[in-house]
Amino acid sequence: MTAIETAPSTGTERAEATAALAIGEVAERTSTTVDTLRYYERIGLIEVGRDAGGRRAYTDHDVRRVVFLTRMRQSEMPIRDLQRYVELVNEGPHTAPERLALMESHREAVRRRQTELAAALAVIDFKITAYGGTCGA
Amino acid sequence: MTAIETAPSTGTERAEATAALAIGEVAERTSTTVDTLRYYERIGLIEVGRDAGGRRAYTDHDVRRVVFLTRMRQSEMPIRDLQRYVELVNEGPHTAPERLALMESHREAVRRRQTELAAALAVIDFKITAYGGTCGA
DNA sequence: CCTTGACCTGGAGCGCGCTCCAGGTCGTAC
DNA sequence: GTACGACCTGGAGCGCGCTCCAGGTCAAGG
Repeated sequence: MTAIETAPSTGTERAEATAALAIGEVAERTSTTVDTLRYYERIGLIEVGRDAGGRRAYTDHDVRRVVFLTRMRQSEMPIRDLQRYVELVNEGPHTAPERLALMESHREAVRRRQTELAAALAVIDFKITAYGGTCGA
Repeated sequence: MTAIETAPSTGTERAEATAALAIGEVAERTSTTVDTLRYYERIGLIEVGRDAGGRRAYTDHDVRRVVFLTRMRQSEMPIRDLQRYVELVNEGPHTAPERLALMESHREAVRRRQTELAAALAVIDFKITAYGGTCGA
């Protein structure tokens, strides 16, 4: 139960597009859960086609989007922003500037986060090395 | 309304211990909110003394703990763990090993987080530089 | 004396991002 | 034929970490 045929494979498509994947497969490969994947679809972060039996069939493209989404989530981009971003993508190429702006602003957020983490790490390291315990400085 | 006198200041304490602070002051200095500070107290992350009027009077020591707490929160240490940590501190010096372990494990978590962020940042940078948009790779 | 504003308490409410559930359909394996 | 496991839908529930609210006290300023 690995791959699903979405469309009748003629056998000789150009540059084998690797058969579509079932939701379970995608969840496993992207370290998410089927629940999360269905949730992302529900809230419009991705649209996935169905096979003959009505089951989700993730194309390569879909999987790449899932990977993108999970990366953005891992870096704490709010789902709202991701929805906005996807909306812009759907609206066409003329929204590229706004998308770019969104990404740039997210980049800044990530950098700030990194700085915070570095600061916290310093405190943690101090606690660990100069170990007297307690919660003060 | 800046500083509060907690105990009758004899005028010549040793090495001026800086007067206790009101909750609003602490919130401002630590970039938190009074609500959060009260919440932390409620859930046992800190115990703060009161002045004659029944108001919280944060000592230097208390403020340092608040700083510590906020740093740990910024680095995503779960409140549960922070509660455990404080509990260990209260139990005395013999719990130092467990505290150390807690901190070490948190350090690892932070490092993992940093790695994730770096990976996400790479994706973001790619999106920004090679800008064609879309949500796939 | 009265107003104002910072503080107090106990408890309810909320936004986020999932996560779980009930009840049902498929399709292969025995 | 039937049992199983992976999938489907719509909707409810949940854990976290605050955040807000009502109703009240208190101290200083005009």
